Formats: sequence, C-alpha cells, structure tokens
Amino acid sequence: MADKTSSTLTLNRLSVYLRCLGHLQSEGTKTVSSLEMAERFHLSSSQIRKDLAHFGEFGVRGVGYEVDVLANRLHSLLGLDVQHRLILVGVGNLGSALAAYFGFNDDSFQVVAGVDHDPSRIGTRVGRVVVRPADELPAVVRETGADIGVITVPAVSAEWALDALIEAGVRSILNFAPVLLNSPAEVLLKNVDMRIHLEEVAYYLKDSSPPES
Amino acid sequence: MADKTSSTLTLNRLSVYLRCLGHLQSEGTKTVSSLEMAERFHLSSSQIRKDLAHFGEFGVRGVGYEVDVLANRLHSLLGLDVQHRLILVGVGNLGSALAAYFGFNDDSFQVVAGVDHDPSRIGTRVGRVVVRPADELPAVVRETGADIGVITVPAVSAEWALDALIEAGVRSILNFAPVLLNSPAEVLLKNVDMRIHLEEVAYYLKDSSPPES
DNA sequence: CCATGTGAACAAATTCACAGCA
DNA sequence: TGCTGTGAATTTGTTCACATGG
Repeated sequence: MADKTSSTLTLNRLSVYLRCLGHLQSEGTKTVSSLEMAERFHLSSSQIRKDLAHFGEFGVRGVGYEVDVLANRLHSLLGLDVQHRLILVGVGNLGSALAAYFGFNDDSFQVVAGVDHDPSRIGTRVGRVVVRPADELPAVVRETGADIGVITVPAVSAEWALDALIEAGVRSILNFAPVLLNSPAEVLLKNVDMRIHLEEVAYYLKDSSPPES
Repeated sequence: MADKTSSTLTLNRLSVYLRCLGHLQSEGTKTVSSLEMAERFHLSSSQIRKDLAHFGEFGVRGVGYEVDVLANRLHSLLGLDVQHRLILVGVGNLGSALAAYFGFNDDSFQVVAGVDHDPSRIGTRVGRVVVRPADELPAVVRETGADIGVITVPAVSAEWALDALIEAGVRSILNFAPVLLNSPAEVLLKNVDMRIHLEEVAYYLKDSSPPES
C-alpha cells in the first residue's frame, strides 16, 4: 500500500479524475493522455500528471494512461475497495436525498441505518433500511457496524446527533446540518455547509467579476 | 464599495466568520478579539486578522472587533444586502431540502420558483412557491426575475437543466447533481459534488491518519 | 516520436513577529 | 497594556519545460 500523504486539494481532485474516467469508460475509451483529459473536462494537464505521479507511475510514456487500470488504481487509492457503512441521523428531505445521492453504482458506500427523532418517520424506509428511533442510535450502530455517521438533522439537533454518534463509537462523521460543529481530535468530523456555495455565487454577482472555475 | 479582489478560500472563510458572529450575537457578546474567536471556533487568529484587514480596518487596536458592526460589514461585503432570487430546477428530496436549508433567517436568498419534469410534482409546493412544469422554465424565469439557478435534478437531467437555465438568461448557477457540468465563460457555474466529501472521509479512514480540520 | 514524470521556477496562501495605536 | 494591521518569512500549491523511456 505504502501511501504517500497528500493534501485535501489533491485528494478531492482524485475524486474528480475518477468520475471523469467513469465517463470515458462508459464511452468505451480505452486510453487517455493527460492532455486529452484536461481538454475534455477543463482541467490542467500538468496538474493531472503531478497528482497521479505522486502516487506511483500509472502511465505509459508516449501513450498515456489506460483508463480501466487508472480507474481501478484511483478507486483503491481513495479507500473505496473497502465497503463503508453509513448511518443517517435524520431522514427528512436532506437525509433521503443523500441516501439516493450516495447510493451510486459502485458499492463503496452503503446506507446501513437511519434514525430520526420524529415519530411519524419511524418505520418508514430510507433506501433499503427501516428508520428507527433516535434514542436507539447506540444499539443501531452496534447492530449494523456503521462506521461513518452522516448528520442530516435540523441545526438545533446537530450537536445532539454529533454527541450521540461519538458516544456510540463512530469515528468518522459528515455534518450537513447548517451549524459549525467541533469534535475531539480522535474523531474525524467534516462540516459541509452548502450555504457557503450560495454566498460565494452571491459575491461574484455583486460586480460580475468572473472568477476561475 | 471599492472592493478588493479576493480568493475563493478567503471568501468562504468570510462566510464562516459571519456564521460565528451570528453565534456570538445570539449569546449577547458585544466585542470579540481575533484570538477569542479563533479559540472559540477553532480558527486561526492571524488568518482572521489578515482576512478582515484585507477589506478595511474593522477592529479597534487593544480591544478587538465590535460583533454587530463586523457582522453587518461582512454581510454587505458578501453581497447579502441585495436579495437574490433562486429558481430550483428539480424539487425532489434534494430540492426540497435545499429550499429549507437556504431559507435561513436573514432574507438574502429567496426561492421564487420551482420547476420539475415529474407531472406528479406539478402544483405541489416547495417553500412558498407552486411547482411548475419544467418546459415552462423560460417563462417562469421571466415572470419571477430569478437570478440564481439551482440544479437539483437527477444526473441524467442535469445537462438539460443547465442548458435551459442558460437559454433563459440565468447567469449564475449552482449544480448539485452528481455530474461535472461546464458552462461558457459568461455564465458562473459552480459544481457541488457531495460525494467528494464522503470519499475524502473514506480516504482518511484507510489508515486513520488524522488530517487538520 | 510523443506523452509521462519531475526538478526547478513561480505563485498563492498561511504563519510569524512586531510596529503602531487606542 | 493589549490587540490590530501588516511586511517579511515560510509553507503549500501550481505551472513550466525538458530529460527520460516506451
């Protein structure tokens, strides 16, 4: 395995590359050069080469990269060979949307549980799992072996959700609730605030100064 | 106005600061130093100062920043004084969730329209607007004066949604569908792929190497 | 040949450290 | 005194340009 460390920026670009390769695969393209890929998807060819070379020599000089091989390599580099088990805390619109969103063709992420405070949602289905009461969260985590928690409750319940997940032993958490949460160092918490993207767009609308992508 | 240009990174942090200030306001805090803010919300004090100083001198030496004044200033800096009018293309779970998500207390962003291809959704409500058929998009944009388009359709319809919005004259677009879209230079398009955050977490789970936040 | 992989040049972002002012 | 605002130092990220090798 011997992985080099790498910045979040590079990592996120690997995800992008993986998606681009998916497109190419579905088109039947067998081989691609960094330049072709850059033009096709509006990326930087030298950056593609740097990013990839950082993890090993995947390409063939004078030819380019073999699409299938590279896709497989990135897949495992990103840790997608291991199946991850998600528990959704909050199964309202956002939770349901993300369940669908995350259930993409390859099976790296599986929603194995959903809990909610709202009694009217208990017993309904999200994806292929039955929603259970929020106060059973610890038991649900134990039973399902969930290893990633996804917080999709309203802002007011987010802190509760975080505490409950940590208490239940979940060490990787994605927070989609519109509050900035904080976790102890041993828990990996990523806050995703989608309002920030809107505000970014609003800023550039002020005096239509065009940024790079 | 005389705004300095600034990177997306800085801009996004301003959004974060604004949110932190909101917390402080609701706690009744009147004044805050960069150091207090950094400790309270796990940020970098020198970065706070740099970011803020970049847009003018908001602080008082020896004292810190006046919470209300700074919040107002950031609000207008981000272009949130102007009301923005959103049209949601796709009002499934994700669209409905974002409608709620974006309808935060301050009224900078208002959902003024929603359209969908699915006949069963026509006539239902999202937020306070009635959903209309997707093929009426151009008319809806004209009638409502929507200036920001939010794409929340399934991946297969995303390209259609983008084309329709551009054709209708919308020049700022946020794409939440899980496909990488591309726009002509005169249209501001931001792709938001939430799967990337999951993949980021998955990577760090591989050999539990803890990143900074 | 031609496209990768890479060191060196460049650019951007962050942190440091302190002068300057309430 | 204490905290801001800021140049200078440092770190991080990107682009360039070419030697290398299939």
